Amino acid sequence: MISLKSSFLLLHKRIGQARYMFDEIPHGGDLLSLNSLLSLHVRRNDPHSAWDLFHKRHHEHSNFDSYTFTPILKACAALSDIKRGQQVHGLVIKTGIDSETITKTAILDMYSKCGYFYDSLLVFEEMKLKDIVTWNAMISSFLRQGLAKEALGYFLEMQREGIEFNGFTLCSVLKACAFLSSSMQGKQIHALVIVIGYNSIVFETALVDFYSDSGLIGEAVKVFWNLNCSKDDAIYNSLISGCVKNRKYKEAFSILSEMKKPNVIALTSVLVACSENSNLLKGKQIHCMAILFGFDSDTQLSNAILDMYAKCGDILNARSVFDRIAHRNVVSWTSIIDAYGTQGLGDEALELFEKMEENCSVSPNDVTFLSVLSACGHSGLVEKGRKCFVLMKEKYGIDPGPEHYACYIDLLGRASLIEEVWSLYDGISKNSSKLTGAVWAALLNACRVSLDVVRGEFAAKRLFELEPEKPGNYVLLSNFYAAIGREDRKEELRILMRQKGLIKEAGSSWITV
DNA sequence: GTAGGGTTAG
Repeated sequence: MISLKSSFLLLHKRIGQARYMFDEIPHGGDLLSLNSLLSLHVRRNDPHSAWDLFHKRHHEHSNFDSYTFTPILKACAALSDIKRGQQVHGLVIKTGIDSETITKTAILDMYSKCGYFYDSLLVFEEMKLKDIVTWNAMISSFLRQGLAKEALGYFLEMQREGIEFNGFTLCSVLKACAFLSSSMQGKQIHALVIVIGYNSIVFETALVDFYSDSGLIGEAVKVFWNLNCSKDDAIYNSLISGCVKNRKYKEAFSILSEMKKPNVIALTSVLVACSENSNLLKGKQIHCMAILFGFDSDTQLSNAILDMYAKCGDILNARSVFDRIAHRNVVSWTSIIDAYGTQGLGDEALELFEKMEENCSVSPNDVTFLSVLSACGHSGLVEKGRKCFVLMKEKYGIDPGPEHYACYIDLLGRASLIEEVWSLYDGISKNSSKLTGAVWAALLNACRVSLDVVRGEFAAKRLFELEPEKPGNYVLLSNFYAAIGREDRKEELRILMRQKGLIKEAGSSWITV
């Protein structure tokens, strides 16, 4: 009777109803129906319900099998909840079924998706029977960790072990190629797939991504138009995002207009195009579309709309979008703080930062502090900037990166606090990884403001050792020479720039009036 | 159990 009921549950994919009936079954139903319902929740992208159900049954001392563990591990991965994931891992060991390849692969994948790369590798290394899915999951784990070289190494290793690769593997390999800028290898994968006649929309999307990320947008477009199956949202989105990344804004808009119905992701991507060339009119049109299609409750899209208004200088609309976001995340807060900061409205930026701190559900991150520091710099709020720099380390445990130092040096430099600048330098000079071009540039600029000739020349020397070809640095140095009255040096620099072909063309703007 | 599409700085 019960199993008949559980089959019925499976046939009926109406979760609410299924759950209701499940609760009515004496003793909570059998294992088969529990497992089915767990899978159903996970497939429906509802990991919370999956966990609630699992948790309830765990308290009732139910027995589980591998068909319980695989979906619940997937739910933990989706929630990125390592605590729950570890709990399940422990239970798997306790239950004594952890010898199975499928369950262990699910554990590996859970660790990876929760950001515990090393644990995923540990699980992998301890597995005796690895199949193609195990290898694929491990290769993905390397990529998630940014270890593209290792991902390719394991790809070769799996072939040495006699495991055939499949489409999943090739998608990961393409990602690794893009990451390593090895477009030759990626093209070889493309050729290989044409030869073996593998046809998959997911792989084609990975190809579009690969070509876009390799700067070969023309190839990405070719893949898109040569597709011999029907196009889905993801491949449209991938090409739109690729066009924007490659600054092909017109093309991005034209692909968007090809879509029967836009989606949140497509609109988010295309808004970046509006921000980057300050196309307020187009940006407003996209904002209208977002409202029209009922996407305006999406936080990520709203953040992009907010930022578009900010980048186009329309701070009032940026603020009104911010005020309407129901679930603001760290990006929402950072974007609005930055919007005020770049407009020179430092007090407003700081006021919002304080509000953010009062709002306990969202914590500032490293980017937030960059925006706050830069806002202080733009408005000459030295004391507030000092406080923030300390706050970042002491309250939030964020170790200042080179970008933060550059920003902070810039803030102090603008205020002519040159000795404070150099004592900050003394503090970080032991750690050469913190002395990036941006830091030397900020030091040089501070010396220009304070006419610190000797140390300025020292900073310039270091800057040009690190970044000899960056045109902006020549402008910086030229301004330094002008400030200290060395017009002769300035002229030498102009000649050098011309020799190097670094003279910029006359200023042009994409700004739409 | 493994693969594809989005937002903040510089």
